[in-house]
Amino acid sequence: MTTLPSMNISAVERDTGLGKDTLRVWERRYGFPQPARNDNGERVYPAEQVDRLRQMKRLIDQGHRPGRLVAASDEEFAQLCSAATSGGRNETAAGEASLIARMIALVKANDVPALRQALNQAMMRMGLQRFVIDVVAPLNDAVGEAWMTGEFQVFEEHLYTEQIKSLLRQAIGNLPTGGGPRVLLTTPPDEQHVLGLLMVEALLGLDGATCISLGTQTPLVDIQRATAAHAADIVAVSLSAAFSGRQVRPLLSQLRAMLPATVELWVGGAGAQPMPAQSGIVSLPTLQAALDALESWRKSRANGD
Amino acid sequence: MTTLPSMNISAVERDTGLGKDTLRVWERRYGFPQPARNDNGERVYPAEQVDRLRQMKRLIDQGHRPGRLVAASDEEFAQLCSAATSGGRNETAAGEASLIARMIALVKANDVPALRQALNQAMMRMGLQRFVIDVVAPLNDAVGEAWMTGEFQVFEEHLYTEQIKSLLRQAIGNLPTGGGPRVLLTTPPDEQHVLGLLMVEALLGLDGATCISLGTQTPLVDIQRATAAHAADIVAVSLSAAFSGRQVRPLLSQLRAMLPATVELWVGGAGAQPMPAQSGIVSLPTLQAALDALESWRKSRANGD
DNA sequence: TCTCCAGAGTTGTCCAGGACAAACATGGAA
DNA sequence: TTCCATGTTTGTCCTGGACAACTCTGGAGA
Repeated sequence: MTTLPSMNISAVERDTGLGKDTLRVWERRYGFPQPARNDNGERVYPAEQVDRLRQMKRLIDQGHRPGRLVAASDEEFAQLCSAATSGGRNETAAGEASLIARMIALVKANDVPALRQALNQAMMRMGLQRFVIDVVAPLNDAVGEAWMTGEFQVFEEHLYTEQIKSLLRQAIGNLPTGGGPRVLLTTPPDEQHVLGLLMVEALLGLDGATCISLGTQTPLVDIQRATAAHAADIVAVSLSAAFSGRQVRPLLSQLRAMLPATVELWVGGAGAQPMPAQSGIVSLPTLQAALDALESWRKSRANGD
Repeated sequence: MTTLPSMNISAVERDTGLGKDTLRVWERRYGFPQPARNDNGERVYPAEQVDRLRQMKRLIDQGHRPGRLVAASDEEFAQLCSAATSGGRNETAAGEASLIARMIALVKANDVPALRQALNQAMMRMGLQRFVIDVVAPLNDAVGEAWMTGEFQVFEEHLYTEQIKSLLRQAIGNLPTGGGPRVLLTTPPDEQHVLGLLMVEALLGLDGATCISLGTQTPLVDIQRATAAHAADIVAVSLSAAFSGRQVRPLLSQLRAMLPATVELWVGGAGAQPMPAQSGIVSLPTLQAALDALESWRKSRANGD
C-alpha cells in the first residue's frame, strides 16, 4: 500500500501511448523525462513524470510540439491544459449546458445509478438523435477536458465510457432493421476508441440505414474483405484525436485504393482532417455531417447515379 | 487493388502482438521471419510471413516455444494449429454441439440477422445462465479455433464478437439491480479482451451481485482507486490466453498488495494460472467456478467472517 | 501587403548488436 | 518416483546513430 508506483518503459508506453523509442529520444534530446535507473540500468519512471507525459501526449495530439512543451513553465503548461478543449468541436447547445454539468458531477460522485437514470431520462425526453448530438458528443468533450485538467481519474473516465456504451448499444439494439445504404463501421488498427462508432451507428440506424459494425481495430485487408462479403455501400471509419496525425493521410489513401470506386469512404471523429475533394474520401467533422452525407448518398442514388 | 499488402515493423507489431524487439531478435536468431528491405534499409514483411507470425503467437500463448515452431515442418505446424484448442477449457455440453456448429456456419456465411436470431432463441430457451456457460463459452473457443486454422477471416471473428457483446450487454442491462457483494470488473493494461468480463458480469448479476464494470485496460492504480470509491467487496480481473504468461504472476502480486486485505481478488479467463493458496488470489478456471466463489463469499459473510 | 518557396530546424521511427534476468528443460542424486 | 542444480532459451532492455517527413522562418517576387 505504501509503494509509490513507478513504472518501467513498457508500462509507460502502454499508459501514455508514447513509444519506447520516443521516450528514449526525448530523454536524450530534451532531458525530459528523466527516469531513475534500477540495479540493472533500466529506466524507472516516477508516477509524477508519467502523468506529465500523459498530458503532453494529449497536447501534442492537439497540435502542440514537444520541444515547446518541455520548455514551458508549469504555469504555461497548466494554462495549455485548460485551454486545450476550449476550441471544442462539439458546441454545447445552450439549453443543455447545465444538464451536462450535472452529469459530470454525477460521474465525479461515482453515482452510477443516478448517472444511468439521468442519461436515460434525457434520452427519452429528447429522442435518440438530439440526445446523441446535443448531449453525448459534448459530454464526451467535457469528460476529456476534465481528465486533462486532472479533475477526473482514469477509472472515472472508464466508468463513464462504459455507461454510454451500454446505453447506446441498448438503443441501437432496439432500432428497427434498416434498409437504405449498407454501412460498414469500424476503426483502423491502433485506434481503440469505440464511442464515435456507436454514436454514428445510432444516428445512421435511426435514419434507416443498415449498419454492420466490426468493432475497433480491423486490419485494412479485413475491411476490404468485409466490404465485399457484406456488399457494403459505404465504409465509415472513426479516428480519435489520439490517432497520430502523421499516419492518417497515407492510411486513408491506402484504404481508399483497396476499395471499389463505387463504395464511399467516410471518415469521422476528431482525427478526421479535411480531405482534398478529389481524393474520394468524405470527411465528416461533425455528427450532423454524417446525417447530411447519408441524405446526399440517397439523393445521388435516386438520380440513378 | 493489385498491391499485395506488405507491412513495416510497426504494422506487424500491431497485427501480431509481437514487439519490434522480438521480431528483430527472432530474425537474428532463427532466421524467421526474413523480411525484404525497402530503399531505406527498413524491414518490409510480406503478408504470408505475417500470417505465420500470427499463428506462432497464438501457439506460443498456448505454451509452445518459438525455437521449436520455426524448426517445425509445414505439416507439423498445421497439425499443431488444429490440435491447438482440442484441450479446450470449456467442454462443449453434448446436447449443444450441433447448435454451436450451426452458429459457426452462420458466421461463416456472414448472415448476421440469422445469427442474432439463433443466439436470441437459444438464450430464451436455455435461460441466461446455461446460455452463457454452455453456448457462449464453447462458441468462443470454437471461433478461436476456426480463426487459428484459417477457416475464419479476422473480420468474421470481429463480427461474431460484436454480436455476442451486443447480446450480453442487452441481457445485462435487463437484469434487476443487484444487492449481494459489490464486484468491480475490469482487465489490466494490455489485456483488450472484453468477452470474458461480460460473461462474468452476466452470471454474477443474474445471481444478484452488483457489478461495476470499468471495461478493459484499467491501470492498477485506478483499480485501487475505483475499489475504494465504489466500496467494492471483490475485484475480478479477466486475462485471456493472449496475455503473456510471464507477466501474470508479478502483476497480480502487485495488484494484491495494493488492495485492502478485506477485498477479495478473483482472476478468471484462459490466462488465469493456478495460484498458491496463501497468495490471497482466487483463480477461477471456469465460469462455474465464479458462481461457486460467489456462493462461498456469501457463506463466509453470513458466518460473520 | 500578400503569396510562395527554399533552407534550416524539429520529430518520430528505424537500425545494429550487445547484454542480462527470468523462465524453462534436462539429467543426475536422494 | 521426486527434487534440485545446471545449462539453454527467450523476451526485453540498452546505446548511439541515421534519416525521411514534417514544420517553421525569412526573404524574393507579384
